[in-house]
Amino acid sequence: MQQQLESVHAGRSRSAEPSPFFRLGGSRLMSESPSKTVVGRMSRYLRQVERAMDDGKLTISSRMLSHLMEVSDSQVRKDLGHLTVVGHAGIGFQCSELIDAIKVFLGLKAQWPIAVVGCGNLGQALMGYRGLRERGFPIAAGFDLLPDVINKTYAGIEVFNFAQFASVIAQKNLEIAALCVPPNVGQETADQMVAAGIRGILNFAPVILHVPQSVCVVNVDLTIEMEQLVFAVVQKRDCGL
Amino acid sequence: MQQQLESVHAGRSRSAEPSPFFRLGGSRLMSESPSKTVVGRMSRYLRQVERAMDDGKLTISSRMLSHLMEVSDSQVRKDLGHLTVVGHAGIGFQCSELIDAIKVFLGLKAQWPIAVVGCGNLGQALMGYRGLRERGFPIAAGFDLLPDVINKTYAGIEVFNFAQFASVIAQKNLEIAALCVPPNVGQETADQMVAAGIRGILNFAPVILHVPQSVCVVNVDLTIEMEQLVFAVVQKRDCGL
DNA sequence: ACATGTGAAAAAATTCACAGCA
DNA sequence: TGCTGTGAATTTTTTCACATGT
Repeated sequence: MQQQLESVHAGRSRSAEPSPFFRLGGSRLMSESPSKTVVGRMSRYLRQVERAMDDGKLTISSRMLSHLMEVSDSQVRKDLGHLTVVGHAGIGFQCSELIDAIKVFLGLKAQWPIAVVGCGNLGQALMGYRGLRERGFPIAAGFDLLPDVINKTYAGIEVFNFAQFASVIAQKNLEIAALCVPPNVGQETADQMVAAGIRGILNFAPVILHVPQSVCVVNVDLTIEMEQLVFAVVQKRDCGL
Repeated sequence: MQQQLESVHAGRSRSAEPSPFFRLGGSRLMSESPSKTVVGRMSRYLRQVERAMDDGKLTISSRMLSHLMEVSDSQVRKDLGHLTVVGHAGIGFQCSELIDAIKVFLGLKAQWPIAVVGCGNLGQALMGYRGLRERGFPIAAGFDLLPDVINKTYAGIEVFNFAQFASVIAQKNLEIAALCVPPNVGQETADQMVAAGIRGILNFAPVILHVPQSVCVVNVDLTIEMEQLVFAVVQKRDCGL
């Protein structure tokens, strides 16, 4: 829901400059790079299309997708415009093609094995969660500092000493990791992970991580989600619902 | 990450109307109701201000907050304009006042005990997660259908037969719940929860729930977050970083 | 000097509306 | 008729710029 970003602020902007003279004729693909909101919806489209396909559908239209989710049909078409598929007028999109294109878009044609750093409650729950493996994110290794979890296995996943982090991820070729350590050691742990070559961190520790530009962070914080929920509940109550 | 919403669209806007002559009168509070993005940032401000206070700071400025997070200082000021506090020119905001105002805004002055429905891997992890209790969301009860978990306790939390859901939440006065059941029974379980009077659902099941307008849903899906991360990683790699 | 609060400008995201195709 | 793809309009969100206050 947020990421490392530069902080440049170097005066970009200016320019009423209408940009290049010729915007080109019927540009095939949508030039502008997709925003985070688009990427977020893309994942959800993927699930819906997969589900539709499981239900036996061979094609799906933007209208159908918009009914399955909370977006307008024109939004769906705009979003899918970032993909390499084309829809068929009067028909819609071929489910299989669409799934494939979204996977390509998101970078999901390959498996992304992950490391779990911190094997307490949450780390263990992640290791036991089938959903990750099923969607192409098998957990390849756990790491911890406590002797009583090191060398154990959870759901068949081995827990290594965090001291071996660099060598294990190099050997297993891991690029992304879930950070599940207590907040007070979040930053320093992240630093070590980055030094070891990790490229992406799913951060469950309730701290804002500072990482180099080359590393991506996605934060997951349950208590924030809970607070969003509470706000929505209270607001509805206030509206008399 | 999404919610039931109205569809009103009652035409506000219009008005190139340069508005009244005298803008003065310094309207105290910001009229328009806060959008979801604002609410999301509010939770994060809360954490930062709490942290600053723990670090001994008595006041905090929009500039300081903007450095701690990924927002501009004017954004911070606009956001905090939704609150009932006023900042002090030249100084900033009183941390304690600000924390209080954000809590009022978000509805966090009271505790929000929650029910956990589905006590498998994830449900158990939630019950064992201290962070929720610490932020005012103690887990008051678990529910499941399987005899081998019913009547057990996890981290001191009792697991009831889901058949008793309505009576237990009425007795314990629970309004919100975390839904941690397998996707195939997600909707039907939600239906029963709604019928029992639940007002908000933190949905961990990877399905889109259909609920009445009066009920709020916030979805949490780890695999979607993972996909966002992968996209970001691939994109950075493509940019040569 | 440092900050807030806020109109007005700019940018981004979303929706509209319709041409064009099967 | 049913649907895509896309400019243009609209709405929402963010940033700018500055008057005001301490």
